[in-house]
Amino acid sequence: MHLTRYTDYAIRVLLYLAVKGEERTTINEIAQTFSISRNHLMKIVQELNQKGYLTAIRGKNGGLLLGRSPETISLGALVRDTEHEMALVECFREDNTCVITPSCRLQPILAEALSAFLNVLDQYTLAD
Amino acid sequence: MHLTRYTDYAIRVLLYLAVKGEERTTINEIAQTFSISRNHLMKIVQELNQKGYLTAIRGKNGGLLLGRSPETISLGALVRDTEHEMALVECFREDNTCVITPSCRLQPILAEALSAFLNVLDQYTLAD
DNA sequence: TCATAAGATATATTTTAAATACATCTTTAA
DNA sequence: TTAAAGATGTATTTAAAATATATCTTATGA
Repeated sequence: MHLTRYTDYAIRVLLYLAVKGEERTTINEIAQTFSISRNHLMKIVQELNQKGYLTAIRGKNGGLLLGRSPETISLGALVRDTEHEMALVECFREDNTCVITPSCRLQPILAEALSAFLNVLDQYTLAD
Repeated sequence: MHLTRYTDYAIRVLLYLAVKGEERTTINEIAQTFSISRNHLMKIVQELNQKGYLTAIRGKNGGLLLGRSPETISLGALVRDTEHEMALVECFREDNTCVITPSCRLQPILAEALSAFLNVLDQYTLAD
């Protein structure tokens, strides 16, 4: 059980920007700092930009800034937004073929567990 | 975020055996019922056997039986036993290279969330 | 006692999702 | 008007998981 690096990196990017404050940071700088793929990072930054977590400024002397204050960015929301596949097991998916699903009580139990996981993350923000 | 099919199947196998009660069930039967790879299933059954979740009887008229009563098999323990990679993100791993780990408060927060997830599962058994 | 039906084990291959790479386009400040 | 930044789309690579193949062991019943 794990989160993708996509989500891991998304959290790191925002943490990095939070520490930098008003100073603009380039994607290159972040990629180098964490030794990760610039292009992969770029996709993450784009999604974070689209979802308002950060502001991307194009052109010379451009760069990235945190979109809102760290106290308002909950880890739970961030994980929900960046971890695209949250189907814990097959029976959560649209194309589920498990034959015991109708009589199986597993799905609500796992959903409750997942909810508990995210609820903990909801209690923390980037500022932590 | 998801559990592997390995874990999913492990749960299904034990559920199936629980329903069957004293009746011996073959690996072939389970593989066919769930339309999954017989060989993959065999590995799962072997681990479940080694860990005492079920009893495998070799030879003609052999088969599988639940190793202990369903009420004593907690879903939390089962997931911990069958989901081999529980490192949510890189900084949980031995070979972690994330440069902000020393000052980063993420790891304990995620650990708390994971713990909350498993605690919910600990409250349920196969009998549910 | 031996043929057969069951599980056990080891290795190899395939599949899939994630990650990375490559190429090209757009924006903007100096 | 050029260079430095981000944006976008596609292709390739990687790694983990899943599946397949092959062979071995055990046990029972004819």
